[in-house]
Formats: sequence, structure tokens, C-alpha cells
Amino acid sequence: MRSLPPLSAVRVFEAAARHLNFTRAAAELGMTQAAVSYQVKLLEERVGTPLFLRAARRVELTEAGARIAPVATQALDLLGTAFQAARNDSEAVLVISSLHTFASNWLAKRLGSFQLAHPEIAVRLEISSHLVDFAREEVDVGLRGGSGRWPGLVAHPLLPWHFAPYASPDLLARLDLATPADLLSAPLISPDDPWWRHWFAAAGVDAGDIAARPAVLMGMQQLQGAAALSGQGIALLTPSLWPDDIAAGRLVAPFDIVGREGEGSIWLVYPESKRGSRKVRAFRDWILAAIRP
Amino acid sequence: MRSLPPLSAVRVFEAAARHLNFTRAAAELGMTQAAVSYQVKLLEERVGTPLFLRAARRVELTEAGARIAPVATQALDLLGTAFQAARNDSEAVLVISSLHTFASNWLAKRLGSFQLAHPEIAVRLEISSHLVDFAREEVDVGLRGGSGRWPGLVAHPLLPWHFAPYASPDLLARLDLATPADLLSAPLISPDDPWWRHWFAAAGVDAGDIAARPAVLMGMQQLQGAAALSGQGIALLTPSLWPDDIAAGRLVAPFDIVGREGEGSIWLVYPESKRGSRKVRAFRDWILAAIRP
DNA sequence: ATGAATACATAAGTTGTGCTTATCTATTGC
DNA sequence: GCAATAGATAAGCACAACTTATGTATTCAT
Repeated sequence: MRSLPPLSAVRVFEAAARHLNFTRAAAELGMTQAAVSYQVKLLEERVGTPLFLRAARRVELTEAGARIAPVATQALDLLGTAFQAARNDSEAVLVISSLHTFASNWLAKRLGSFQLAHPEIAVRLEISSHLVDFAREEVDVGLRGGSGRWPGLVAHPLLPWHFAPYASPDLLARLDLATPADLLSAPLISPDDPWWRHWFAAAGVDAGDIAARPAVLMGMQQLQGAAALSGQGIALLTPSLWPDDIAAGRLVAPFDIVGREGEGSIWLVYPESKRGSRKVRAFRDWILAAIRP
Repeated sequence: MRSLPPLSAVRVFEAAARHLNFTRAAAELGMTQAAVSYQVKLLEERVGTPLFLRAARRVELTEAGARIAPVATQALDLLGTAFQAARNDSEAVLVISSLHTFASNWLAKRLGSFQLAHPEIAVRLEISSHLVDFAREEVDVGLRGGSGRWPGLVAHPLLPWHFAPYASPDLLARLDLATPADLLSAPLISPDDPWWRHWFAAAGVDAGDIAARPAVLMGMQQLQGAAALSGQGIALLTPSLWPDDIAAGRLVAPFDIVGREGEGSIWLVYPESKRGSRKVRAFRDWILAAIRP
């Protein structure tokens, strides 16, 4: 069992030993000379032997002090560099945990500009469907959907969490959909997705027990969008995540009705404790600017 | 300029990292689990990145934590062993600063028994005529004459600071001293010593301006005693310091009158701060027992 | 010599950190 | 499903660690 002296006193002693001058040590440590005198005395009492010889207007190390001083310097240097390195490292890599869809359809093609703007920050992008728990995973920022109310997290809204049915133009030509109700008999992708219910409600259609219909089941919008693009069915998609395919006409909305789930959005989130982190601030500033051109 | 994290937090973190368990770390450090949790959080905020991942009913180190932990252990070990060694060393050597006379005539022949009783304590005996300043010299205990009132020092009286004229029997036979006043014309050793004046006063003799008489001048009782032993004159000596020569009849007091200078004594002294030191306690106990058999 | 300047020690008073106690949450295991 | 265990959090308290003010001793300049 290790018995350590009061470490704050060690820190003060180390500075005093380096300067051989209490006043200058105090200046270095940002405290008063009286405080240095006090701490040194404390340490001497703890060690049981004087560490400094008090001469007139100067101090010098005793034998014991001279033996301890270099070790103290070495130990504190060790700690100083280790923690400095940790702090630097922690600012060197930005770990982003993102929704698959957002990562693929929005972030991927823009992330390059962030790295260009901040070449000193390496980015690791992790795709995950679950809500990352910042206490349990080494993640700096998250991109997720939801209400924006997560305790302990700072959340910035990015894109509205809208959704509407989209399909390939070929499929739509074949289906001949006149009213939203016609969708009930069309090949829906992931019909058990609760958002279909929301959308039908927004369209004024009684969907019945739509989830009971046999159909392809997909968990992620990314795959649903891909299926829709290849003409396999009608997918409920967030238009802001598919701007290119929509603009190019590869995905077409048969109706102009947009569903929304409460005030749901896609959010940038990070722990309140990371609010001060340089890399997190940099990413936040960049993404907020990028999303509202 | 080195920037260090709060060292008390580092100590807590190090223990927590070793145990990977806050509760056990708290037990080791003699504090509560809540305090460990608090300090770890503090350090994490300071470093800017989590050091532990909080899993269910256990913690594990993050990458940053894992990099820092071994360094912290190493640094604290370094400090621990250095200070432990200093403490041990400080208890290994006892430095005594003594009056010449007391060292030669009393201490020298008894010190062996102290070393026998405490073989783990090495003794360094320094002879000095000046009053040692414990703040400026690396001395543990002092043996000195005086009133016993020194601020900041603990003082134990050892021997009364008495003095009386002594001479060799040969010289006394030749001189034929009938009354104390006869001493005024006898060969006094160090007649300018102010104690002669005290002694003559005690003897009821008007010494006149005794210091004006030309004579051998010696500063230390040790030399005066040696001169008296060899028949060169009459010396004012402290009988308790010459017990052997007096018992053997090599030094004889022509009169039974003892002078004393106030409540003066020979004292054992040491700084109050050393009161708790094992070696100092050991020496004090030994010398007090040795002087009052 | 003498006064100014410098450096450390000490005393007294204030503040804030670092603790404890108490309680909550979550997980595990029987 | 209940007891036990581990960590987080909140509130409040106490003492340690400061600051300010002053004292003491020495050096240096004139």
C-alpha cells in the first residue's frame, strides 16, 4: 500500500525546488509567496524532515530535498505530458455516429468539405441504427432522429423529419394511382412502418390494418430508398435526404402530401460536457452552415 | 510551461483505473464512492474526454483512459517511493550537535549504549560552540547550555550548569590556599571568564577587576579542564562534566563553594516539528534515562 | 552607516473545493 | 420478483488552501 504525501504540496515543492525561490515559484503557480511557504512547511512536516535550508534571502535544498526534487520533477513531467497528449488526442479525432440514411445521402458527399476546412481533425464516421449512449461509447457527436429532447445532450435540429411516398417513375406509370387511397393496394415497401399510418392519416385515408399486409420488411430508409429506386415498390422517404434522386426524377412522389411525426427532426447531438470541445464546436458550426446554405 | 490536471483527481483516477471499480478505489483511498465518482468526472471534464466507459455495474477505461492510467501509476509510484525513502532516510541518521565539553566528558563514553539499543539509527555527532540554528543546519538535536528558553524548540534540562574551581592535587599542595580570596593571586585559567566573577561573588570575595590580569585565555571548558589536570592552573569547571577525574582525585576542588549562573543548565533541545520523529524520541528517552540513573 | 529593497515566515480571516450523507437508477443474480 | 450491487447525482458542510497584512532578516546602494 502506497502512502503518498499531499500532491498539491508536492507540486508546490517541485516548483520551489526548481526555482530555489519561493516567490518565483508562487508566480509560476499563480499563487502568493505565503501559500508556497505554507505548502512547503506542510510537506516538510509530512515527510518528517526539512526539505529546504532557510538561508538569508534565499533557500537551498537539504539533502532530503535534493534527493526528492528531481524525482518530483520527473513524475510531474510524466503526468503533464500524458495528460497533455490525451487532451491533444481527444481533439485530434472526431467520432460521428450517424443514421445510415443521413450518412449516405447527405453527410457522405459533404464531409470532405469539413475535412478540407479542418485538416487537423481526423473524422471517424460510424453508422448505427441505435441511439448512441455517450456514457458507454466513445462517440463525440451523434446524428439521429427524434424529438430533440434528450437529457444531458445538446441538440441542434438539422432537417425536418418529413416523409412522403416515393417510387420510380416506371412503377408509377404502371400503377396509375389516382388518389392516396389507391396506395393501399399498391406494393408498399415496409408497410409495417408506423409512419405509413401517419402518412395515411395526413392524407385523410383510413388505412385499416395496413401492417397486417404481407410485404417486404426493411428497417432502414437507406434500403427502402434503394428498393424504390429500382422499382420494387413505394417507399416512405424523407425528401430532404434524397434531393438528388428527386431532382433527377429517379424518385417521384405520386402525391403532394407530406407526413410529419410530431416535431420530429434529424438532430445533431452531443453531451453537454463536450460543448467546449474545439472539434465539436467546429463540426457543429460547419454542419449548421452547410445545412442552411 | 507545464499544465497539470488537479493532482488529487489524478490520484483518485489512478486508483479507480487500477481497480476498474469506483467503490473499491474509494475503500483504498479511505473515502466514499461518491467522492471517487466526483473526482473522476472532474478530471474527465478537465481533460476534455471521458476516461471511463460506464457499463452496467462496472466501468472500463476508454482509449484515453487506458493510455493515461499506466503513466499515472508510474508517476505516483515514483513519488511514493521517493518520499518513502526520504522519510526512512530521515529516520536513519541522527545528527547531534553538542557542546565540546559535554560531548567529550559525558556523551562520548555513553553514546555506544544508545547505538547498541538502537542499531537501526546511525549517529553523527557534531561539535560546535555556536548555538545551532535548526532552520539553517541539518541537525536533529542539540546539546547546549543556557536558560532553556528558546522559542520554537523543545528543551529538556540535563545537567545543572554549576561551576567551581578545580586544580590538580600537586598544584593545590604547592599553592596552600586557605580562603577563596587566596585564589585571586593564584594562577587562574581563563580569568576573564565572566563565571569567575559569579563564583567569587558566591564565595563572598570582592574580585576587583579580575579580568584585567594577564593569563591564559581559553574558550572552552574542555581545554581548561585539560590545563587544570596537567597542573597549569586553577580552572572553573562544571563538576558534573568531570566526574571521573574528580572521583579519581586528579581534579580537586579547594573549596566547597559552587557557583551557578541563574537557572542555567545543559539542555537537550530539538525543534517542535521533530517532536514526533522516532529517532529523536528514542534519543530523548535514552539520554534522560542515562542522565538520571 | 543608513535607508530601500528583497525574501521568507507567520497570523488571521475568507473561500471554495472536496468531501459525506442520502437518495436514485440500472443491472445482476437467486 | 426481490435483494444485492455498482455508479450517478444532489445538497450541504467542513476544513484545507488560499489571500492579505505584517514581521523579520539580510543585502545592497549611496
